[in-house]
Amino acid sequence: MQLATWNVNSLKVRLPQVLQWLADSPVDVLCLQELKMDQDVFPLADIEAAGYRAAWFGQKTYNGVAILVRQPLPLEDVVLGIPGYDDPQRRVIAATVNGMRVICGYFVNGEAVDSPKYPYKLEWLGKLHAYVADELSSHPQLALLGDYNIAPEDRDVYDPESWHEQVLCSTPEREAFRGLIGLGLADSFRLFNQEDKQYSWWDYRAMMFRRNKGVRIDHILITPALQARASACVIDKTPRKWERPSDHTPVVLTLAD
Amino acid sequence: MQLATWNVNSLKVRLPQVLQWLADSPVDVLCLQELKMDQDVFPLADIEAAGYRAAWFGQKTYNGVAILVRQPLPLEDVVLGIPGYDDPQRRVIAATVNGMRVICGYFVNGEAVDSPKYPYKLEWLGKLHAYVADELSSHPQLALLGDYNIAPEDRDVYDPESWHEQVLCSTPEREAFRGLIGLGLADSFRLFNQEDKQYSWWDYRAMMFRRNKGVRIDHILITPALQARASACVIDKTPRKWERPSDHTPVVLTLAD
DNA sequence: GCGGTAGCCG
DNA sequence: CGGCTACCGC
Repeated sequence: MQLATWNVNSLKVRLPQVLQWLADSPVDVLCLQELKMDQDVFPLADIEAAGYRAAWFGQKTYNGVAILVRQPLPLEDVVLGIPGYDDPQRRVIAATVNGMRVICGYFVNGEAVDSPKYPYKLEWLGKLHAYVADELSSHPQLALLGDYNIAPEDRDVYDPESWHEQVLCSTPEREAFRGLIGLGLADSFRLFNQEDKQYSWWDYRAMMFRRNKGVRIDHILITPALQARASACVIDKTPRKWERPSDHTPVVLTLAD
Repeated sequence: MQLATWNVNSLKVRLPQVLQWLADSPVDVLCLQELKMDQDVFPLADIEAAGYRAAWFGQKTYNGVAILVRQPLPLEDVVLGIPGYDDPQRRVIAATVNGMRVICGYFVNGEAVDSPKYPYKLEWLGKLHAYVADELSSHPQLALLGDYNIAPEDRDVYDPESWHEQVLCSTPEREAFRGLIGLGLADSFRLFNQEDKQYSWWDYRAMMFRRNKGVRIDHILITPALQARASACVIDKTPRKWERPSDHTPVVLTLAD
């Protein structure tokens, strides 16, 4: 079984690429971020025609997340947003697939450590932590997938010096990431790969992809029960090479069964 | 020898189509309108690589005109704009090709008869008339090609009732067109074709091209000396059928020699 | 509809 | 750089 996460930066623009990628890589669960589309224009018919069910939490212009599951897998207990957190930004969706709780998140970017958006990011990370902790109490099999907008370690960025204490790399953000690890979750990519220069996002500008100057900010965190089943986690750079790509590329986790 | 006019609605977007069309239809002179690009970004290298010389009068966003001539024909005595008329809109360019004066014009649209742009259109038509009259005194071989934004007669529009006295068809505009004819010029298309439903522009909206609901507003007017050499004038609808077309299609005049 | 513009954003 | 929001023009 395979689970994946992909920030598509507009599902309207990227739908053909999502369908192509699913045809090439028929993962069982695909979490999408930055749909940038309203709830009522989600392209459900195309996704169903490709053999997937979907649950989504849409928002025009910004944010928006979705979970796609391959037929005939069930998609149950869908929850939109973080319960009890009245956030106008639609960044979280959760669902259960064959007893596994899947949480898809588009974490706050924060812009810069001195931006008003940065304290919102830290607040949001606190709310997410509490939500995940709560979900763990009832779901030993849980995966938290998404665009975390956090590079966990210096080896996850192309130039640690220039990124030092910048947004995505600041100590409070990394502590929030470690806090999720502290709940018993593991960064599944690092279970199988200790190399540096492994990125999931490259700025569109200045040929950053061609020069492989990126950051690893898209992650799949999994509970011990899933760690026991995990056999691989890879970053698939192929879609980033296509014409008119998203600035992110998919991360794919393989589980036994 | 062949002369053509084509409103390309952005040369940046349409350059591949212009080059394709010139490869398929290697006319000797091609007048372009609505370049919508600044003087210094004109794609001269691509046009020269296709075997053409060019003179152009560029403007960003709006207007902009060019004359392309096939090598090794000379492109001489280039004049930008209407001399003595200080118009910030770049709508006219003239050049001499083998003794033939070629004037390329992107006539004012006017928007609507009750628009402030309409009196500007009539003023502009007066300035152009005087300019052409002046050029005629020294150039017995003269062609005035371009997007006239005037449908000369009711048979040149798809629904004369709905177009009655609307912009493109109003009496003052048609009188201005007749005024040019009064200088001795002939509408070369009508020298060879008396049919109706012959259009050169179709609105992008409402499938107007598929339904052939257009207007004939792109013209090639020629002096008696050129009328004597003219053997055909046709509207080439092919480029309007291509992907991402201009809303106009080329008009092509064939002259003896 | 489909060109263009500008500013906002990551 | 390439999404988005808007607007303008034909």
